[in-house]
Amino acid sequence: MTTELPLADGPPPRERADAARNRAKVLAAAERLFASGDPAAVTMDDIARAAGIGRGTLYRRYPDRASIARALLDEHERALQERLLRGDPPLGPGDPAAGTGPAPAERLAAFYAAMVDLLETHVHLVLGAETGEARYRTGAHAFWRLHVAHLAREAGRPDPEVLADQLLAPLAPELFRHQRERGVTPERITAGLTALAHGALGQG
Amino acid sequence: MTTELPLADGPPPRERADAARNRAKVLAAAERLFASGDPAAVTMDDIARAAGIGRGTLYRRYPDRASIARALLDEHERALQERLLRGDPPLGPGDPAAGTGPAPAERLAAFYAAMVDLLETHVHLVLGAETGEARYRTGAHAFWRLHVAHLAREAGRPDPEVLADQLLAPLAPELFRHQRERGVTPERITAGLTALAHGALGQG
DNA sequence: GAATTAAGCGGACACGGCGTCCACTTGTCG
DNA sequence: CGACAAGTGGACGCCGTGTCCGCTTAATTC
Repeated sequence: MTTELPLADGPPPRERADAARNRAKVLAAAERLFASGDPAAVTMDDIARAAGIGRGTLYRRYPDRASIARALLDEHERALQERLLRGDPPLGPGDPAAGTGPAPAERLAAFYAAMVDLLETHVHLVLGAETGEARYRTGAHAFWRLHVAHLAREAGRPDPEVLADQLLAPLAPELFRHQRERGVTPERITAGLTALAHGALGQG
Repeated sequence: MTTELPLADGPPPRERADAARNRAKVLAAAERLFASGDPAAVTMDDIARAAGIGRGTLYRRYPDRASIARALLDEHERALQERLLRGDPPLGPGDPAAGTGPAPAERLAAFYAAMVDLLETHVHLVLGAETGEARYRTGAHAFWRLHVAHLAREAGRPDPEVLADQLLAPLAPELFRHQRERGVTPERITAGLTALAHGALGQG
């Protein structure tokens, strides 16, 4: 076997103009398709046709539908992660030195509210990305779990990791979509989750 | 249009012997296939071949994989439903006249424990049946939701229906399977759910 | 601005699962 | 034993997936 890693990898090879153009077309078309109708029913053919490119070209960059949805979703999720780490209380941790941060239950409730906002705007993308068990293997989910487990530990709960998984479950995109379709408003969902947050992590 | 419902439907037409034999073969083969490996990966072809019958025969009785899994799962779910309605406390309601039934939080915890038992034995069937959003449209789920909403109402919680959906979410079969694969024991899962039950419906 | 090169492109192809259809077989009943 | 309906099973068409390979075109060099 010949080792192929001398002299580092050099500068990242620039993306060609036509490739960039096609990438943009794909993302725009996919966003549109996911938003209208059942995201799980969108096929790679659909996206290629809507973007006006060939199947081969589409597969060159994106191996499957989920990777396209993730590309569209990533920036939104990153923004929320940033606010969790460094944003204002009660979403963020508050002043670390003063020791006067918000209670864990408050922070969990704020996180719930932010996630409901995100779902309300982008459920179709979350459903277009990993669904079912695969969802638990994404980087984003690992982050949410870490965050909630941290809050549970702060609240003195035993086995924070297991509790974190269970507290994240009500945010499943399939449940959210089902509730919204049954006419439940985001406000009622958030209210229920707020109660849950205080019940689970409050000093009850 | 000719109305076709005079004189009731008469006696239910007996099932032919060969049909009954094939049904049994199908159920046995499906049970085996679901148990070994990924239930979602089992195809109708697989089942027909394992049962030693033709595709057409299989489709005659079962329109899809989910209906087969449900046929296998139904009796177990019915048994639990029966215990919820008329079993001993804390799973059942206790003596209705005496007014000394178990607290809602206790009953929810008992329900959680029973569901974990059921999942531990039959996750593969639940995953073989409806998964994702379709799960929320099953009769079984409607029953669980009714039960939990009833408990939430007894506990004086606002918007019991919404809270019920959220309290059922941690029982999602995909989550259960994922936790078990990560090495989490049923005991830890039940413990976390018990804490959740008391937090959400206890007199916090 | 022509020549060179490799990245990008896209249609054709094979594969596999789904669901249906229909000619044949077999159990059941008179 | 004969008639008939219920049951059977394999072949067929459809659709989505993912790959492969000859052609096109953007970028680079002189």
